Amino acid sequence: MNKNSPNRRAKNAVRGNTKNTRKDWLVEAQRVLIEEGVDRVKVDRLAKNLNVTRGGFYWFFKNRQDLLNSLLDDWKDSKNDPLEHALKKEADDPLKAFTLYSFSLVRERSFSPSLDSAVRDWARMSKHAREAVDFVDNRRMKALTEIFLGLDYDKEEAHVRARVFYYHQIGYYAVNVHESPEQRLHFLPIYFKQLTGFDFPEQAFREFVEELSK
Amino acid sequence: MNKNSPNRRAKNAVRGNTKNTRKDWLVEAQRVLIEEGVDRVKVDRLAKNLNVTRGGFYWFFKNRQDLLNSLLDDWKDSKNDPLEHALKKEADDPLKAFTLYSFSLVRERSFSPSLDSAVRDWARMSKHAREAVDFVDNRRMKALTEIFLGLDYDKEEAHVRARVFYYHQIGYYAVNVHESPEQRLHFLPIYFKQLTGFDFPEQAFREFVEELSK
DNA sequence: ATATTAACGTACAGTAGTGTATATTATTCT
DNA sequence: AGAATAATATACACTACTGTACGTTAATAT
Repeated sequence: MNKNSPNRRAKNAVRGNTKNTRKDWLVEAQRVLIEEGVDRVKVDRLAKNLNVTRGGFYWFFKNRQDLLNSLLDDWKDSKNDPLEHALKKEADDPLKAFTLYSFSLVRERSFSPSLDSAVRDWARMSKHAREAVDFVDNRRMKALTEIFLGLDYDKEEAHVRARVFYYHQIGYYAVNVHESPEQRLHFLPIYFKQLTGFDFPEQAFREFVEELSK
Repeated sequence: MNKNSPNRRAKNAVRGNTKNTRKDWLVEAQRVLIEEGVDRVKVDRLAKNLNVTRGGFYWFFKNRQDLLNSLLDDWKDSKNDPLEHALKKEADDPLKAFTLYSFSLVRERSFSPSLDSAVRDWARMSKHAREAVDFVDNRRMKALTEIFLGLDYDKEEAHVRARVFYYHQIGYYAVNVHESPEQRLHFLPIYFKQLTGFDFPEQAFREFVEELSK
């Protein structure tokens, strides 16, 4: 069932000569941002991909910059940062929070490392993007440092471990790694031990797998 | 003394109506690549920056793509990878090689993390760049794994430690970190211990500092 | 039925960039 | 001095993209 089918129109009760929503433009723009970079996010190309002319674009957005700003806000406001989620859910057990976070990273659902990387690239050229990325990085780094403090590391070692952990994660997605989920799962306990200094809690991990793989 | 001064012309014995060399174009292109990204490396803009018209460009390069290919080859063939250098110089003592490498990274001379990052960004959109980056990454990863094997880690732990080390390094430069050289030096022993599992060899490090800071 | 509305299409004027062809210039070589 | 050379300047035709103005369409609401 195509998104242009009458069915969808009736259901959503959109009126007018509607072929795309504002969200359709944003989704397509995000796809191009991820796959080709911000400099290839062009109004006329998006229009072509969406099988319309540019006419509608300027109904939804003031101009191209307005679209880019919206893309950035969507990324920044995203509520599905797996780190924040893990910290909230396992607030009283830092090791469990870590385990859940590791699982989210390996699982790679409900968050998009490729979008993260694309925005990071964008930030090299745009002040606006730079500020958004720095904001998110600082938030995450603070959260990670808190976890390590919760694991009773002293201030300086918590500082270093948080950085090693986070930069390692960023670097992993910056490098073009080819690993199967099996490989990642196999090495996970060794990474965990290396990065946290604690043995990998197999039991807790298996519980998360069962709980979240449904 | 400006590069257009008669002095330089006489010395280098260039003939013809010469204002720029091929290298001038490449240097300027690399600057823009680093500061603004590959998509801003435009022939007419480079010409403007070099105070000439585009006329000369097509004397040195077949077209824009030819320039980009040259930029990539220069980066890939660069002989000053500090990791390779450290491995060669301290081939029989892996811990010393590591120490020298750490020093090079903190020192940040004779290699350009910002160029590395720029090429990495570029690789997200260009197959050609992607291959160059993958080639270099694999070479470095192999070298790092060798070091950890030399430190008597078993195969799997060497594999993981090499990756944590390298991804951490890449991530560090991908994130917009603001650290003074003093801060970096202060935390270096803690990072070293975390990443290698060995105590930081202050003595060997101080020797490198003295030897290479002249 | 028809008015409203949300979005789309079309036409236009403009900017930025590419690449080609050819003339022009400043320097060195003989 | 004059020829050869190396690079530059100039002019042109072309493509990609932006943003504005305004007319058109197809659905919903009354």
